[in-house]
Amino acid sequence: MEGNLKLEQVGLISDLMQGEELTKKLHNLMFSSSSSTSHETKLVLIDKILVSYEKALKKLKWEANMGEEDTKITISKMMDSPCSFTNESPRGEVLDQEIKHKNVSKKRKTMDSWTKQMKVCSGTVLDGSLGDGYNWRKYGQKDILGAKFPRGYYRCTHRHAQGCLATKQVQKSDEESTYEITYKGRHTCIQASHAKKAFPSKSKTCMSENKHHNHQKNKAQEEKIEQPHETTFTFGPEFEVKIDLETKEDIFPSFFFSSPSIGLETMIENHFTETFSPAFLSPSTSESNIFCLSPCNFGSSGLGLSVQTSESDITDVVSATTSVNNSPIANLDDLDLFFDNVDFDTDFPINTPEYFTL
DNA sequence: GGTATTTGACCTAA
DNA sequence: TTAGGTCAAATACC
Repeated sequence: MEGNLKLEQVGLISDLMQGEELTKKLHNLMFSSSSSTSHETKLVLIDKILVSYEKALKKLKWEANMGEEDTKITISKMMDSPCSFTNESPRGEVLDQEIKHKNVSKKRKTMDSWTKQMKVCSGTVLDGSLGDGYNWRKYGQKDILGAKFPRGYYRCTHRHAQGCLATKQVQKSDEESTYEITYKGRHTCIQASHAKKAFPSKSKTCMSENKHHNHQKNKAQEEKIEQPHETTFTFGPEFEVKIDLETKEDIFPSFFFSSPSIGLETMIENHFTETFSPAFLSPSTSESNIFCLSPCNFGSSGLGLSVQTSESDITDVVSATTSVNNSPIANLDDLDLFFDNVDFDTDFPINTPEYFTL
């Protein structure tokens, strides 16, 4: 048994080292002066990297099922991480049980939580209700040791009415335009306004703006994940995928489009990490990790990426994601709202900042 | 008057 | 013991 474990560990290290090596190769290709390297070559390298990590993760998963109890818990957290590259169901029942166990633990650090960082345009303020379509009530604020700004504590407005235990913490980072938002727990409430807030129409936006007298609440926001511990895959000069390696519950890798004119990053962030998360994408469901936007789906036309995302493509992915979701509000009605607001056949609203105005 | 926010006190995990 | 998280009374806002 122990011998087998060591063999597995050797293989694991080998796979990880291979992944590292391939990543270095890719990095060199990306930044070498030679422009002869084809896009396909880079994609092949990326595929190899993903395969290496997938193999490593499978081995970890095997160890998790065979190992000691503590090991299982540790691994279950790892498998719950978005850094899982596997497209298959990444966790078995045992691991799910471990996660449930984790969630009921009274220990703070084992709470079901996931973090995202948001970069906000100048003047934008994230209050309790803005940003993710849920209604939040602030219940506390605390000065955090070493942090320049206090941390705000929010809980779901429907905590008492519907017993929703979702909370979030908003920490403004030292870098003034960045907020780190940590979600804890999942929404069990039904928020009628959720989808519309997540995809506000312009008229809705205006109504919202009129409602809030505080000028700070009336500004557009732009999101950008800047995870502190992340793997970044760069698919050319304008396209990066950043995957948080530390935050155990973050749902999706972030897709970065460096072109300043493109708001697609915001689009994806808003629509896939906010509309469908955190409640829709239950972090404890294995399929949450399935969501993969292959770079191939973003048909590249030179430097200018055109979004080839078809409704059917996304429907397939999202339906797979939500079909096993435990969240009571994970229903296709929200997806309908999503698609109602996105015209995939005509202009993708990447150049309409108002679309993202909250 | 109802609802949301602020803030000091209290609780508890580490 | 301490820092992070929550409670709840006071206050503000609509």
